[in-house]
Amino acid sequence: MKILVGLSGGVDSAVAAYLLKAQGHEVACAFMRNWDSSLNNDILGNPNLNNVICPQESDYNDALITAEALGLPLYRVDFIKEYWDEVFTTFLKEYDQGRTPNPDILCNKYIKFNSFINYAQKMGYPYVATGHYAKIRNKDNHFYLAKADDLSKDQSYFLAQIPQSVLSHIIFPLANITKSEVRRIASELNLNIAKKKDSTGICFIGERDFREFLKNYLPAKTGDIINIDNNEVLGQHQGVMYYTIGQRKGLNIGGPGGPWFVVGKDVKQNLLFVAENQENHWLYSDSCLITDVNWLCMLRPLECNVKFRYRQKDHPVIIKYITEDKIMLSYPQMISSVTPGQQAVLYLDDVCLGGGVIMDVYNQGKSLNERLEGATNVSIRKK
RNA sequence: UGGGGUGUAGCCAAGCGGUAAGGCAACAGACUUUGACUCUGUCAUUCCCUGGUUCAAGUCCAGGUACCCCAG
Repeated sequence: MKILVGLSGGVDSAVAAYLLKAQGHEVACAFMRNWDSSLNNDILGNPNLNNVICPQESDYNDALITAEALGLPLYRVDFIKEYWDEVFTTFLKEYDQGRTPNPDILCNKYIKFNSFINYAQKMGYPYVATGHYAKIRNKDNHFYLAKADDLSKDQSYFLAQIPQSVLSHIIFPLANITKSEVRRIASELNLNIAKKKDSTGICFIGERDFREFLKNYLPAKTGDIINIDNNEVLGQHQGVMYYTIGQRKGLNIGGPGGPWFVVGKDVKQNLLFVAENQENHWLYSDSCLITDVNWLCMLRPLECNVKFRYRQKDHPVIIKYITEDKIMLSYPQMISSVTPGQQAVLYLDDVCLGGGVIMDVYNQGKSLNERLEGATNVSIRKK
């Protein structure tokens, strides 16, 4: 088979490419460039501004060395404009509205498993492969997305929004092996990136002081931090969009009591609501509305498991179908910090059914905003 | 001005004559292809100041000083 492998300059995609070649496929590699710090005005909090070589280019060099070591051709393709238009614009719009988007899920949906697949087909490669830890299962010519064997690295969560139609064109060579085996293979091949640290942070942008990064695009706007239990002002925030539900760090609320966690925000009034201690009822919900559901198979169960964030354990939920792409999930056991803007991904055993955006969260029938408004109707007290 | 109380880290706060607990915050590291959570580590040679008693003082004594409360 002719396969184009997305080579990132990391170990995972390198070993993925090697495995496919070893299996006798006709393999070529492509390096995607999706972020340009200077083009995208990425200045504040950018640790690499003064570096001679930016991390994207250094990854490209690693990809070059890897491709050469494996004896594979390497293409280079830019999706900088696509990334900005389809991923980053929505990302910023969501933050601006006080929500917490998941850019990497959008990146997979629009870039890696759309633009990149189109590119591959144009180049004459009907199949693409990546170093994702996930599995494509073919049952009677129906293709399913499933969790990787290495559950501790499983990345199916990030793939829940990819078009169902592309599943039959994807190969995940790391589906059945563990991270440590990947590292072992890389060192046996003497690949220079065998010990390279796993990349974290927003894909293509990297690990950053997140608030400083956002300040490049969403200017700071200070306002009150309010204790939702008594409407007392506890401090000042730098802009509600810089914080997310369940966040503890960066609030700068010292003194008695605590720790404090973000439980909600009022974008219009520029208020950040916090509550004391992790068990606080304000953090919990018992149901949520999911929109933009992307289905990856025909299964529509009434109960399944859900992850509300990457690496979270599976939570059993009950599904109520509203429309084809809108569902209500309920979980009477209560779950903490289900965050609007993030992705809910549905699983039945290890099969990923699909996922959608958390639109709103509820507790005993009341939405988070209704609850917050009820609690803050009384006037806010200055300390 | 009289009477009472309190001054220990950025913030709360233990300590009661034997060599400065703990929490919050902050910072650093680990974990992690989002944002987070979590975990681990660091953070007062010094207790408002000055004297004194004592082998030994944050702790006792004297004076000063700052803040708080009640009187006026």
